Amino acid sequence: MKLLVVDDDPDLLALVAFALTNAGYSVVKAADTAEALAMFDAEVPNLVILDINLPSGSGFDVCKSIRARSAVPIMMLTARGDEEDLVRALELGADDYLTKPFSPRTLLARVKALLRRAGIEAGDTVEAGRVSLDLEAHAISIDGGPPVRLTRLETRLLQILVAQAGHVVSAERLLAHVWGHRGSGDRQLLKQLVHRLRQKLERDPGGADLLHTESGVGYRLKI
Amino acid sequence: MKLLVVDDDPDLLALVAFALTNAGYSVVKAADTAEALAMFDAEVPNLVILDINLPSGSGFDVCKSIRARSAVPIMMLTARGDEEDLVRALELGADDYLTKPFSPRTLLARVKALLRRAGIEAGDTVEAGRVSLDLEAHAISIDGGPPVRLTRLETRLLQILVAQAGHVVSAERLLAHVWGHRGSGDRQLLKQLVHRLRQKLERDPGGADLLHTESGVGYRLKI
DNA sequence: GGGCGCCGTTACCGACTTGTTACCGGGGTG
DNA sequence: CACCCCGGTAACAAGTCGGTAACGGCGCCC
Repeated sequence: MKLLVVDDDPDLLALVAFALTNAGYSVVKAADTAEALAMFDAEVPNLVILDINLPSGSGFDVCKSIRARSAVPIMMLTARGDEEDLVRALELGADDYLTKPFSPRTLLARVKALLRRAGIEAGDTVEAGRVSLDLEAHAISIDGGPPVRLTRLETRLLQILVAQAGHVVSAERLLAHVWGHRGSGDRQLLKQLVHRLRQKLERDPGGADLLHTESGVGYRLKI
Repeated sequence: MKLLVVDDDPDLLALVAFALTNAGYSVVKAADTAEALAMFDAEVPNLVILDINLPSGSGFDVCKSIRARSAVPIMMLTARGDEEDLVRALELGADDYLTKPFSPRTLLARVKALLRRAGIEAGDTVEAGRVSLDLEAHAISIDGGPPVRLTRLETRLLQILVAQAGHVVSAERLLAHVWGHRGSGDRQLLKQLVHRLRQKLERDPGGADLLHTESGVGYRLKI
């Protein structure tokens, strides 16, 4: 689990990095806008912690740039009183925020919650209802049956569906999670992927036993 | 998603309630300490918005009382400059705060963020009287009967009608909420939508059991 | 180099959704 | 009474959405 922390204050950066490292996360640091984007591309972190007040161009630009190319969870750090900035950040696609000063305990709790919500589990297998998904082996087993081999994309799709099992996941979110947000015309990609997945998983052809379509919304993994 | 708003200023209370209702939340109001606690127990809201300056005993007591019996997210409203009050509120277990004056946009963004952070996914189900509306699955169930699938627009229409169940909602508001724009020439859209909805929901043809027309005003969902 | 799996792309079909136009009927008003 | 506004109903057309099939490029491994 790799986290990118962006802050221009070296002390705070070190503190945050220390707390996260101690909790077992792998941490990448950046001190300004340019470095943040470079690091993001180079390291592809699972979550970004971003100070809203960066010297060289504000944190907004970083947030927007990252959001433009990925659906990775973003947590903003703000000073008390920056409420307007905060709203802008949330509307730009940030997922959560933390008001300085904060305790390491709070930080960790939020990071964990955010990762869980995004369906990014630390473990190598996720389970929900009838299915057990092995993220490492790229395999899924249904009702304790024999494991079925999955492709990379199929695994990514199921990862979020299993994490949100029983709840509808919007097509946009699936697209963002599996492909990383390209043009939104790629509904077809999702259609194909779901279709191929169904052929693998559903023995009853046609009957969408597991992968349920919520028309006009998205897909849902039946519990 | 049910929110409890507590404020002694009737204007501000109405404003906040209106903004939230329009965003699709179901809103319960209270004007003083006693009412707030009674409402909290009776309605069990998913989030509480609480003015720090209440006449009969301060908002602190309400905050503490609520915190003593529930982990529901609490957002405090404060006047600018009440820094100590703010700190006290946060120490008492409030989860976020908002400094007056604030824009509806800010309010909404913060409420959304707070709900998300609390892991309460926006759009579970809304209930009122005989109906239970599943915003996630785009379905409605009447008198505990089998769920009826809804289209996107139908869901949006019912969302606000259910949130305002028992009260008339003006045609303008419905138009604004469902389509969100344009001049008032689009009455026909609303007529059609209501008609299609009635055909789906009312087994008794003609008898407007659920969707009641308030002539010259708008529509009302019967409780 | 040839098979094979993965996956992006195009095409087509049927079903549903939604906007639009037209018509009907009632109630109030000049 | 004629008229008109309002709400309900019907029918149509365009657009969208989801499912399925088929093709072909690409990388990989024998």
